[in-house]
Amino acid sequence: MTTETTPRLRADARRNRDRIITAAQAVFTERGTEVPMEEVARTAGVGVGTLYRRFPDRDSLIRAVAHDAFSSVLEDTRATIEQEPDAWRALSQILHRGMALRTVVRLTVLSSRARALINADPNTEAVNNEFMALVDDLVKRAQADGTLRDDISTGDIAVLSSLALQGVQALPEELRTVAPARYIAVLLDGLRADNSRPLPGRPISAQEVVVRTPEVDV
Amino acid sequence: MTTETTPRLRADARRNRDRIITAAQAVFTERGTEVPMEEVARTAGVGVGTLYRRFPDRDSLIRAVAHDAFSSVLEDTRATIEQEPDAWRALSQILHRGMALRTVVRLTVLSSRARALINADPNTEAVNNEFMALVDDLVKRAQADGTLRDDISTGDIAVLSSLALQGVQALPEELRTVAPARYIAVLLDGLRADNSRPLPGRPISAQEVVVRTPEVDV
Amino acid sequence: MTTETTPRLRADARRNRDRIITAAQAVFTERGTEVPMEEVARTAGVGVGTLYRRFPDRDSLIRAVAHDAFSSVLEDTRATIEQEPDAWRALSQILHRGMALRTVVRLTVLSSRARALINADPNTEAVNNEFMALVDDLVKRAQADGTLRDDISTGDIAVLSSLALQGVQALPEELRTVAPARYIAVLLDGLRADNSRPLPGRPISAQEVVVRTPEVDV
Amino acid sequence: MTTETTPRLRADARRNRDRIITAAQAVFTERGTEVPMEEVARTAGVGVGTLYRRFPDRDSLIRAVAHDAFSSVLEDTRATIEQEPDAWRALSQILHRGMALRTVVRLTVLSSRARALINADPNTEAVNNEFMALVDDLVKRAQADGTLRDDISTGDIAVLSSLALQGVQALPEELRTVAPARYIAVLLDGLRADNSRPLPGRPISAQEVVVRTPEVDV
DNA sequence: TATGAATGAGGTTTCATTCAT
DNA sequence: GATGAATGAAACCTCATTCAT
Repeated sequence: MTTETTPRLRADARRNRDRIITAAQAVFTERGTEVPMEEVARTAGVGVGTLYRRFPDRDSLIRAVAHDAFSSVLEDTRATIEQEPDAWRALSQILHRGMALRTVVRLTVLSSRARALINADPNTEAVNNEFMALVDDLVKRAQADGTLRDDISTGDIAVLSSLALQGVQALPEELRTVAPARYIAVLLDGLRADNSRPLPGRPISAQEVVVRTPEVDV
Repeated sequence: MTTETTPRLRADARRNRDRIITAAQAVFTERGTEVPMEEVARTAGVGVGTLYRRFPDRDSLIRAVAHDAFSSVLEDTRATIEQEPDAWRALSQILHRGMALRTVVRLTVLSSRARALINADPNTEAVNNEFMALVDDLVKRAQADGTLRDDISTGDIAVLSSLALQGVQALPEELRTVAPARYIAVLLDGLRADNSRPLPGRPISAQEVVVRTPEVDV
Repeated sequence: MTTETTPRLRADARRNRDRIITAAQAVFTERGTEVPMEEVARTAGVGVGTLYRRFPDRDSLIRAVAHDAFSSVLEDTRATIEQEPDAWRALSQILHRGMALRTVVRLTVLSSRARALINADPNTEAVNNEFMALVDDLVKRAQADGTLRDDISTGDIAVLSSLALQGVQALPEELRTVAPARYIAVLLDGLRADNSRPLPGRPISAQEVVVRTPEVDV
Repeated sequence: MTTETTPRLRADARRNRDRIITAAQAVFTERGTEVPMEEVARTAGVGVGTLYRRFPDRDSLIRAVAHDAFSSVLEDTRATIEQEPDAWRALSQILHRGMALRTVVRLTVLSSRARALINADPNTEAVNNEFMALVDDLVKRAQADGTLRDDISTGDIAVLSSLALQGVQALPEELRTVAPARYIAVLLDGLRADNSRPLPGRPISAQEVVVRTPEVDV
């Protein structure tokens, strides 16, 4: 849990807030952003009343979960870049990294409600922009290195990796955890410069991957 | 619309039934399988009552839409295979083909409710099995030809192409229609035999891509 | 079926009308006056459309069934009185008589909707009044004979026999048909002059057994 | 209201629960078990939501009302037996007693839905069995005393008194409250040993008065 | 402050009645 | 005339949110 929230809270209140976010993250990732609030509360081990005292409505909870996940992804990414000078390898490591990115993906790809909220939330937007900027830089460096294909851009990679990382419930339990790594690997093979046939369409930049219209959840 | 339904329906009833399925397909693909039935009815231009007369509950409507889409995909696939002797090219064409496959994907990847229903419906299962068998055959032929990488199997391809074909609402309108072709192309590059790096995990067969546990919709 | 309905109908129309009344009588007696119209139609072997052409709404069907049953009861009663000079025995025979009386009872005791309609229908009212007058006469003669207790009147007997004749579904199938005769017998023993203790309340006349306020069905 | 429900409920919840049961009892007795839930809620002075929180569906409400009424009848019966050593007089008093027995009757005689639920509910069954056992004992004692006719059994008495106690809406308001006492009196006269004529059929035991087949409400 | 109860709006489904074939 | 399809009002039930304890 990345903790840069509102001012000062009594220790137990603080604890409740964290339990709720953790629970909501799990439940949202597992069952989508439309689960009954009662269920989030139950999972967190608190009453609905407490949930609503902390987060006045569903949207504000989604926002908090999103901000938390995005922040943690950003932190990870910074650390990776610092330690891995090779752009392709850094990119590859970031995509192969885990849980928080998965949550971000769930919220971004699968819930248009979450997307709309994220886009409207300056805090999270800022975090996301910084993350995208870092990836954008890697992308350009990798293309300059001749390791990443040229006819692709950061937005494409964001979307593609989101898709690959998406939980696939159609797979049997035991394969579900390995699958993302496997599909990221196929994707990376498809992204290599030395294996590429020309693509239809045009590169999609980081800025183009957003939502403009409020849509309804899947 | 693939039309092999129950005996004979009065002309007007038949017409309404078709309008409902078409509308439901569009609405489900656009907004998921949980949209208000009222909305499906409105989109089809009929009253709720009519909708319920034809499809006694949501599940039965989902089943009908699924069966219809699966059947149409199967038809397309047969035609393609007949006309294209090269396995890799046939596979590539099938994945680049369209709308019905997109619907199938939406229902299969995004709605666990739909998945559960499809798996429990012998009719649709049969159609799906035949489709999978055809693809499986192409996969093996392409691997024998040395065009498709060896460390992958039909189940993987089903999942990966499902992901690539999934509607991505995070993209701006104008790119949304091209994107799938673009991502299928990247995927195909990642699937080529030449220049591939070993994958983690193990190939996933066609039979493994199903649902076992009833789950909730996203 | 007592047939003194509207003027002239084509033979098949006439036949349909009769089938509907017969079916409705059975279904109303079995399952109450609130059964789906569709079910009445199905039982009669006609479409709902036909049902509605004959009887523009549920009320008009109830009215027709009621009139039919009342008429048939009246006929029976006349016949009995003509053949049995002893008042007590005539009364006893009438109460032990069957089916049509049972229907009347069902409609009268169990469905306040039917009751309201019957009371508002001059035709049926007339038939009912004539029937009640005949019974009233028997009651008075039996009391004059010293066979029927004095502290009771026609209204009481109507209600009591209605109750005893009411179908009792709580009984096992095989007993259901005998039960009414058995309970009418107990009732008659309770009504005998030579076995009576004074009753609370006061005699209820034939005229007092009606409905004034429209009420809802049980 | 007999109050032996689940653990401890918050005071306000407890209060509401009671109001709902009371209201439901009145409304069910007045208008049958199929009244709109909305109406039960309105009568109880709560929202539908509250009603559904307490009783997840109509059946569970019917069960609760039934259990409550049966329990209260049982209590009354025990008290009466304790204070009145003469079997005939005890029986007579029990039948002349009141309201709760009336509710039980309404549920038992008029609603096959209620009957089915009661029969499937071990709790209420137990209460009912104990009540029936007490009555059975009285019946046998009264027959041994020579006060109650011999060709009758507990089941018959249950059915007959149910019928007599049934609300008769066909009576004018002012008579409706006295009527049951009056009809129970006639019934008792019919049940006396002296002066009875042989009955058709055979005695029906307590065990035979149940429901086997699920049936539809009147 | 935390809790869980109460509320009522909104989605689902049934069925009386109307109307096209 | 007969049929069965279409309609929509009304009943059912769930859950987001508010509020008493």
